[in-house]
Amino acid sequence: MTNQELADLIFPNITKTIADYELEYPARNLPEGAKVVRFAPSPTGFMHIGNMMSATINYVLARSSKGVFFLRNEDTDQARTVEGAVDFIHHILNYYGIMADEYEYNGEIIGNYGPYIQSERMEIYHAFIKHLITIGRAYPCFLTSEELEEIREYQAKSKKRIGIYGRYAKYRYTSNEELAKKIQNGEKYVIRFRSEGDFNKKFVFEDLTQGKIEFPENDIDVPIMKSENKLPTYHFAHVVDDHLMHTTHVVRGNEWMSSVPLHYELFKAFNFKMPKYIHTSLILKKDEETGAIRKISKRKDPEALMFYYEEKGYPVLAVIDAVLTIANSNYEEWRTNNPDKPFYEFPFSPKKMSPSGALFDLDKLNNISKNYLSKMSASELYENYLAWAKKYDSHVYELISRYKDDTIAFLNIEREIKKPRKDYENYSTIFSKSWYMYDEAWSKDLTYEFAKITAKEEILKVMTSYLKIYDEADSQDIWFQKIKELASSMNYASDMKDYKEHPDNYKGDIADFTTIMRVVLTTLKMTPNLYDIMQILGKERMQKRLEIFEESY
RNA sequence: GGCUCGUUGGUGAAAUGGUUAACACAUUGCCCUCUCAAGGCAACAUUCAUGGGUUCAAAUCCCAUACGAGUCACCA
Repeated sequence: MTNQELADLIFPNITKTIADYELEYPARNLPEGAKVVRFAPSPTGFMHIGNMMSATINYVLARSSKGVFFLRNEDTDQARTVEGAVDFIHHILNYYGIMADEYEYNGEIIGNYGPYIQSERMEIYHAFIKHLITIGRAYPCFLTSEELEEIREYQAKSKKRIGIYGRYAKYRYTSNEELAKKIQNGEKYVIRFRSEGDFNKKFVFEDLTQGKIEFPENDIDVPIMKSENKLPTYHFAHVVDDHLMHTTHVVRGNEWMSSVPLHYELFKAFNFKMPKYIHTSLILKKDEETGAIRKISKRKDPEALMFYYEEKGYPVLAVIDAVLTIANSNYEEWRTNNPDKPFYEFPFSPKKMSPSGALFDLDKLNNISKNYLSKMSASELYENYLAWAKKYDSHVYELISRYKDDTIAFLNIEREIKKPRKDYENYSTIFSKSWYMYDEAWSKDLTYEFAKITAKEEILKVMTSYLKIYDEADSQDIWFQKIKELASSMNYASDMKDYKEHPDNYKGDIADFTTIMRVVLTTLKMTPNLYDIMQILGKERMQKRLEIFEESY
């Protein structure tokens, strides 16, 4: 029985050949140096920060080279597929502005190299597997999971390399007739690749990030098609898809590094050109309990999942910057030198990517984010804050919609200056630093953070005297001049030098005096500029807050 | 255990054989100041996991050791 006959027995309905597919997927017509890249997640979990890094790098690579970025859904593991994962991927790519040029979503295919969902490419894979069987580079294998387990145990016990290779690959030596008989009997089988590699021989592989690496050749007969659903395994689908879709650069996690010898042999078996590889380093995390360095975990680390940044309200570009800073440490320098350029113009260099994993630093993200938020205009910040609140905090949304002008005015305090305030690292922290501006947020159980002066009587005296002279029309200079005068008249030092020399002559200094006003008006001893706050509140509400103080303190 | 990679400060890191080991974040101190934020100025690795070697010269090259990571599925 010939290989061809065996192949026909296994795939009787596959009539297209590899050559047919080569014609269907012609070379892409792109300018010199254009990179064709892909983001190829499997929908078995929600997109995490590592995926995000990979997607962003792909996007940058494609944009900066005038190439193509496509999205491929690797859903060959149907048992582990998670509901909603695909939607979330599309949402995140759109949200961060790194959407692919070619993709397939909701039944619609954008691009000429699809389908972009692997489960829809079954016939293609089968044609390629059929070819491999025909040329003697693949065969059906009937090893049961019990037998596999036995082999593994034996190998482990006798300290041999684990895997189906050499004499352990029982069915690679079985005649086609016998194989055919088993198939006709309805026995379960996988298709395995027939490796011709020699573990004792080395080959040198050049990874764009990791550099030259020497590997032993692959000699394992890996499964390329599963028995149950007849779908290909990752390794096989990678070779077929990235060949037909003309991928030039594969960006993938470092965990794939050790599969390179296999992929190398697979590409060789078809005589296909291997794409270039950029194996990105892992994102690690220091475990807070044990102090150990480990791979960032979706379960333990909320910041691992991309939900986190959106819920917290980090600006999109801040997250992108943080991710690219991990990817290429010179990104930061480039960013400071090119503050207005879009991130995708950054000349990403795989070589500059650290080969070892990096700890994801939330402090750094916070810093980047604070800078972004401080550079927005008050109304721009307000719009973003509002959009965030609409989705994640209905209480805040209600308040800031109702008090739009006050909110913008508050956000504008010390903003339109050369070095604006950097109060907020994300939208979700704004309210905790501005709640006191909203009358509705003043509950019955207020905590007044008075400092030096705590006597109610004195506080009332100060406030009533002050409200008598307060004039909304005053400029900040006049406003402060008046405060100083009043303070002096009530025996608070307006001259700090004199206060330092003779502290006992005074009830307190000017700071103690303004603290009284600040705390009565906001309950807090630390707030942005008091003049601006008073301007926003207006005299009437100031009066009201004094009454609240009188009742509740 | 096999294979592969890595190890520079609290964090991300630069430096690719040659003066005091960049820079950013974080931290701390001082200054400014109505508080805070911001800003300004400082401080923070006598040393690049450890040991040996090559060299006039090593964080940089070589070897060994230790530690860490990834991988070894009909998961991707």
